[in-house]
Amino acid sequence: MAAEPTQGDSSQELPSGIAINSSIPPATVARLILYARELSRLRREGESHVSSKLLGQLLSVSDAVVRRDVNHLGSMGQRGVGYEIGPLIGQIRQTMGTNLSWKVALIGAGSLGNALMRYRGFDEQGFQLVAAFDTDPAICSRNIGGIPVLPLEQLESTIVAEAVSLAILAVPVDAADAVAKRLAASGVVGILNFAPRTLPKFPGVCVVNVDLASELQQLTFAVVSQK
Amino acid sequence: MAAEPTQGDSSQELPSGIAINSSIPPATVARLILYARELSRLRREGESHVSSKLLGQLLSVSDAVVRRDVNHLGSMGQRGVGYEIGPLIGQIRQTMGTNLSWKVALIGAGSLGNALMRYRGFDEQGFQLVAAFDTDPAICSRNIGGIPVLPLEQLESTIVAEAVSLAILAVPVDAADAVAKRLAASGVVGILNFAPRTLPKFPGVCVVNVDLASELQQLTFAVVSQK
DNA sequence: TAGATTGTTAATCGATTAACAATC
DNA sequence: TAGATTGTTAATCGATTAACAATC
Repeated sequence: MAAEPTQGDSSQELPSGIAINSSIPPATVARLILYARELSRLRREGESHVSSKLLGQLLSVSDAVVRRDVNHLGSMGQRGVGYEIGPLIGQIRQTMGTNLSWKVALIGAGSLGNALMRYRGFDEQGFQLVAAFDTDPAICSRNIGGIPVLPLEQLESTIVAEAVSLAILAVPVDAADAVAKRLAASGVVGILNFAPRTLPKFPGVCVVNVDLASELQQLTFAVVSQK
Repeated sequence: MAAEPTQGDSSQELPSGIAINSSIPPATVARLILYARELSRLRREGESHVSSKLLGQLLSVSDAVVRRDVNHLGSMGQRGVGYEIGPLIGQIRQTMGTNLSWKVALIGAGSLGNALMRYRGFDEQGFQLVAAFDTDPAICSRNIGGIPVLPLEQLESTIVAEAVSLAILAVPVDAADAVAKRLAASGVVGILNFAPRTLPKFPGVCVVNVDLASELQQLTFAVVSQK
């Protein structure tokens, strides 16, 4: 078993007495992540406070939704003033688990895998891409974007040795199930799945799907239905 | 103005008298797209019919949800028998607009853009990637995955000349707003946005966002909250 | 104090679930 | 006919909106 993400302070304890985690609605979770993104930008631009009204405008949601969402983190605002940006970001990160240091493996170093290895956004959010894996010997034992590409045979041993907890699955659709099974068996607790296919369920393993073709179809529906 | 997707029959007429489009819930739209994916697979495997129960199991939703979703397309099933796969796929595609032929431009031929150019999934769903654009002269006037990479200056003229209606935005975050504006002005009606940033709104232009770092954060939340 | 903005309530809206009559 | 499965209803659950008292 590998898995647990690590940090300076113990990962399961709650540093402050703030009401926590217990079932935040999925819609709220999705928005909180976007709030954090926008708040970081505001902070970079030198802002120290933000109101629910402004934050809502930046993301096209109502101010009431922002307040309600933020309240799931505990009471963070000051009436008449708004929210202090720094602590708010911190509280969102803690709730989302992004204050922890997650080690990530990438499976499949094809064109999509390649792009993901070079993608800076993961690093910026504190994710550590420690290794990539592929079946093609021609691309193994090379470094791409600073990340070593290893033969798929070394999947299990590397995950355990490096204490990898998350995996990005970017293999051809027909290989997805088998690889997911191996990941689950190795102790990975989360899979970001780019294969256009519903993976079987493994106990203790969360899956988030990203299907690029589906997204484009969502777009065409939005277009044809708007008129 | 470029834009309108084309097909044999006129795109706005409704070939059959089936109840149509008028406001299908977003949650249903997302699932219908996945149903179509799964149905195509079943058809490839030689199946001709499917029940709401089976389709639901394949996607981890209840049979009642499947029936309700499918009913938004009109009455497609036969009691005691189930749904005929072929017509059901056809009806979903028509409702989603994926029976039309959409021309797509890709803006940004960096690592992500590169991967998207090589990605086969778009083609398989009937999307036609006609050109990519980049500011870097070093990668322009080359073909990547069979798609010409052109200098960004030719964006507007190409969109109009080729009647491109959709765009995939894979440029650095700081360039996103400006490029989106040019896309909207050129008559593009939909943008699939990979830049981690909320784009300004342009009338008549739909946007679907894909933020890879956000997806990974969704995953960490799922992991930390499941225990 | 006066203006601004939160936290929270009650009302509305939308989506899911369970159940079952209709019917192939 | 008997078994299976749809289409649809009513009940429940969840999310959003509007409003406003609390309070900085």
